Amino acid sequence: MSKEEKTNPTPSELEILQFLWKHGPSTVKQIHEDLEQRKEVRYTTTLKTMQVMFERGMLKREAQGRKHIYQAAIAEEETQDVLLDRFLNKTFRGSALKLVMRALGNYDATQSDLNQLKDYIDQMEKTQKK
Amino acid sequence: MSKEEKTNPTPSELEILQFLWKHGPSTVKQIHEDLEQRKEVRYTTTLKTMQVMFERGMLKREAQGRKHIYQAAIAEEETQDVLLDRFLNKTFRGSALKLVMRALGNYDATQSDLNQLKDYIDQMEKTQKK
DNA sequence: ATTTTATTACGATAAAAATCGTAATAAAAG
DNA sequence: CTTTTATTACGATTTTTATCGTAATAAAAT
Repeated sequence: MSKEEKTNPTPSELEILQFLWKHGPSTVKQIHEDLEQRKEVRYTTTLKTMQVMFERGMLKREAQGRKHIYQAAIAEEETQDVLLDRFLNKTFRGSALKLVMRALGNYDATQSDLNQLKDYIDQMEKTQKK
Repeated sequence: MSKEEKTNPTPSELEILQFLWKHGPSTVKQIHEDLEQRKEVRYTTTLKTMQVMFERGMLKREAQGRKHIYQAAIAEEETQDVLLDRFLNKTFRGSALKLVMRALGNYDATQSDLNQLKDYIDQMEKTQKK
């Protein structure tokens, strides 16, 4: 399966990926128990979604007794990059600067955040000049 | 209709909104001619989508002879904010700083971009301190 | 006045995503 | 060994989104 397809999770799929990225290899049960807290959904729904994701190559799995232990087949960073690119183009017409400033403005960054960011910018400038 | 629903455009709907935000009040034909360049789609599909959006209160319209002149019922900024918030939570687990740094890193910002950004940060710091 | 064209209205279908129930069965408990 | 429980498999259904064709008709062109 192509990378483009792998990194095109639906909203429901992304929720599952988020859990796996955060907690590492997990069973359907573990994931379901997490989802359940946030929305009403049956076990078999979660299971089915994960089975489909497995078939599509989005998840890997390994049998442990009867159970399956699932893990994400794609890295969080890679997926974020693809989704970010898509989001940027669709929602901010490709202007990264606009997106960045809006994100900063909307979520009152702490001083520490701002410092980190300034360091990051300094570094970019240094690298760029060479 | 609730704001949450109004600002929940599907991908196809967002394309139409983008055009309207950029070009102002427009006819179905104008929008369709733009979409057509980027994807294969029939006129009636565009029309239908816009009719649905109108019914949902996402677009306003006004008759001009037989034609309808459509415009977005929601502001671009407002929609962007809602979508950004959703995206940030779903994809970056709510960390605006991570999103910002990734966006900067991925789309080699020009020196002018970086300057603008630094000014913006300075301003934030000033405002914050008071 | 008649024909052609542009435009909307409407319903139907298709495609994608999400949800669920039932059955099969291995593992665990008794 | 028998019963209960946990888990997967599978197919079906529902919901949402996207797409399209046909018909009606006003406006424009002839």
